Amino acid sequence: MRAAPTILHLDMDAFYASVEQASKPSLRGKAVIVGGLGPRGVVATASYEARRFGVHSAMPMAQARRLCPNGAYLIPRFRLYQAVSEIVMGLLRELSPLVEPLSLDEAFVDLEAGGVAFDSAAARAAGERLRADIRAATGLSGSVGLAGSKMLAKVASEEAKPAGLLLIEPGTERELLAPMSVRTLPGVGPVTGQHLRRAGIATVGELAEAGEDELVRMLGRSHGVGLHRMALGLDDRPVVAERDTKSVSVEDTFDVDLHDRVRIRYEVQRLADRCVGRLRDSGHSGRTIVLKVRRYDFSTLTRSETLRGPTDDVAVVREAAARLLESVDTTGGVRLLGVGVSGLADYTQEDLFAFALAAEGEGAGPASAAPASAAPAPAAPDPAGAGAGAGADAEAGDTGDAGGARPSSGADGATETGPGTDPDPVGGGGADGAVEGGSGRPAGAVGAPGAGLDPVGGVGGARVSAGAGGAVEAGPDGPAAAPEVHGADGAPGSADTPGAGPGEAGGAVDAVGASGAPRPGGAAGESGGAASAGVSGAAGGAEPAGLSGGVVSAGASGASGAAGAAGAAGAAGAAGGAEPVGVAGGVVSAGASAGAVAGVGVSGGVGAAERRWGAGSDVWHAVYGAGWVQGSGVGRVTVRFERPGSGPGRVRTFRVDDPELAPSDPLPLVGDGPAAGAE
DNA sequence: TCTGGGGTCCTGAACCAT
DNA sequence: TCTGATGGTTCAGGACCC
Repeated sequence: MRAAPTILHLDMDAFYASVEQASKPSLRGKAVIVGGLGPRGVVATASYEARRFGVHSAMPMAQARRLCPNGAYLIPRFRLYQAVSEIVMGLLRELSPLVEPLSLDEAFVDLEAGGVAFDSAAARAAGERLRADIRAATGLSGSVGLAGSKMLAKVASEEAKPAGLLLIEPGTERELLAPMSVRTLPGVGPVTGQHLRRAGIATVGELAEAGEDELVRMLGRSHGVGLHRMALGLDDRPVVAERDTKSVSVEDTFDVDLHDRVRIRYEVQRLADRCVGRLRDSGHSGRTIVLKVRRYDFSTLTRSETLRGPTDDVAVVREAAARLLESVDTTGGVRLLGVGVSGLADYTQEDLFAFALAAEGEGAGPASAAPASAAPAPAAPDPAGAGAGAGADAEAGDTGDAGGARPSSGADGATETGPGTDPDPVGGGGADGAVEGGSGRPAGAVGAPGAGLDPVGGVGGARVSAGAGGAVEAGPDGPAAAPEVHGADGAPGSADTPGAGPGEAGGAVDAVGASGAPRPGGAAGESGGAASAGVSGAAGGAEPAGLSGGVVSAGASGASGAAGAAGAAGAAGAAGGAEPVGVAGGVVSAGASAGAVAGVGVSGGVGAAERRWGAGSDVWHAVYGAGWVQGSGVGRVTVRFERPGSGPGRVRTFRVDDPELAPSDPLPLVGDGPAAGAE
C-alpha cells in the first residue's frame, strides 16, 4: 500500500463484443453476445446493449437466447482480439516497464516504476491520457482505476465502468469499501460469498469488523487472513511484469455425453497430443500429468501422476493419461475430458539422460533415468511435435495416412477429424476453429482440428466437417425467410474410422451426405449429422445464409471430399470457416469456424471447384471495397460493405465465383490500413 | 435449465522420512 | 524398539478469476 495512487488498473469494456462492434458497424448499438454457440456454450462477453436484457458472462447460451432473442451471437475471434490487445498493452508499456497483464483485456501498471506519476494529479492525468490513447488507437473504451494498491485499483476500475476513471485517494479506502458487497473483493466468489452471508456478513465493512480470527475459523488460514486485510484496504502485492507458467492443459466439453469407452480413450489421446503441442510451443516440459473428467452429473474428478522427471514426450503423456483413465469410472457418461501437465521445467528427463551419457562417454547411464512411464509408445515418432494422430490411429487399419482426417461419429451427428495438427501454412485456421470453437460448435456441426495435410485447398487446413445436419437455426421469430442451405452435408472421405464411436446414440455412420434439414426450432443439432467412413468425395457443408430480419444459419464449413479409397486423409479443399454472423435485427448464425481467415476455399469432390465464403469473414471487392460475408447459399454470397471506420454499410449479393470478390484480412479497427489482402 | 476453457491458489488427507 | 511430533511430497478436490 503506497502513499500515492500510482497503481493503475485498466479493464477494457465488454472487450470481445466491443471489438466485434468496432469491426462491424452494422452491429453497433445492437446486442452482441460472444461465446460458445453449441448446445453447452456459455457467454464469454455481452455488449452493454445485451446486458440490458439480463445477459451476462458465464451465462448458458441457451438462457441468453431466451432473454435476448434478437441479439447477434458470435463465436470469439481470438486472433483479432489478441491483435487489439497487443496494441493496448503496447500503450501500457509506454507508461511503465512494470505492466502485469491479467488477460487480453486487463492489466496492472506501476506508474511510479515508469516515472510517470508520483502523486494523484499526475496519476489521474496519465490515466486520462491512456484512455484517450486507447480510443485513438483502437476505437475502444477502457475503464481505469487508480489507487495505492492492486486490489483497490481493480475495485476502482470496476466502479468506473463503463468508460470511466476513478481514483481512490489513499486514506479514503476504508470508508469507500465499507458499504460495498463482500463480492467486490477479489477472492470472494459465489461460495465464499454465500458462506459469509450465512454468517451475517454482507458488506466489506462487516467483514472488517468480523475480525481476523473469526474469518480464519470460517475460511481457513490463508483465505481468512488475506480477506481480512483486503477488507481493511491493505494489500502489498507488487505489480509483477513476468510470471512463470505453472501448468498447461487442454480440455473439451462434448456436445453430447460420451459413453463409449473406446471413444473416451481416443479423446484422451487427442487431448494429450494437443496438450504436449502446447507444452512444447511454450518451451516447457512437465512432471505431473493430470487427467480431468467431468461426468454426466457435472461432478468433476482429477487423477494425477508424477513422473520421475519432466517430459515433453507425447508418448509418455499419452501413456500416463491412459493409465489415469483406467482408474476412473465413466459409466453414466462423460461430458468433459481434460489433460494437463504441471510441475513445469525447461528441460526434460531425456535431456538429463543425454547429458549424463555425454558426460560419461559411452558409460551406462543411471539405471533409473527413464521416466516412470517411459514404456515404449505404440506411436510413431512425432517429428511435427504435436503428435499428428499417429499413435491412436495406428491400430485402426488405415492404409498409411499420417494424421489423416478421421471421422468419428458423435451422437449429435458430429463428425470429427482425427487429431490432425493442422500445419496449415496459411493461417492455422483449422486449429483455431477447433480450439476456439471448442464447445462452441454449432448445432450439429463440429470441427475438429484440421486434417492438416490438405493437398488441395490449403486455405483452411482441411477441415472435414460433416454433419451440418442440424445446422440451420431459426430464431424464435421463425424462419421469416427460408434460410438457404445448399449442399449436402459433407461426408468426409476417409477410410477407416477408429473411434467412430458406433455406440454413441444417434450418430449416423456411413451416411453419405445426409442432408441438413432446416430445424425451425433452432435446437441443438442432436440429429442429422452424418459421419461417414470410407466414403469419398462428398460435398461440403451447409452454408449459412444471412437474411435480414430472419434467420441465419450455421454452416459446418467443411468442404470435404476426395480420396477416400486409398485411405488418404480424405480431406481436400477445406472451405473457409463459417464464421458467425449476427445479422441486425435478426438472428444469428454460427459456424463451425473452420477458421481460415480468408474464409474461402474450394470445396467439393475432386474436380469440383466452387468457392465458398465463410459467413463473417472479411472480403474485398474490386468495385465496392471492404466488406464481410453475411451469408451465402445457392451459388450466391451476400456481403455487407462496411469497414470499421464507416457507418453501417449496404448489402449486395454476388455469384460465389465472382472474380471481383476476394478474401481479405481483417481491417484494423482504426485507420484504413491495407485493405485488400487478397491472394 | 443449465453450467466453457485455461489457468492459479489453497486445503486436507495420506504417506514417508527423520 | 516403539511412539509421537514434525515436515515434505503427492494427490484430490474445490474456489476463484477472466
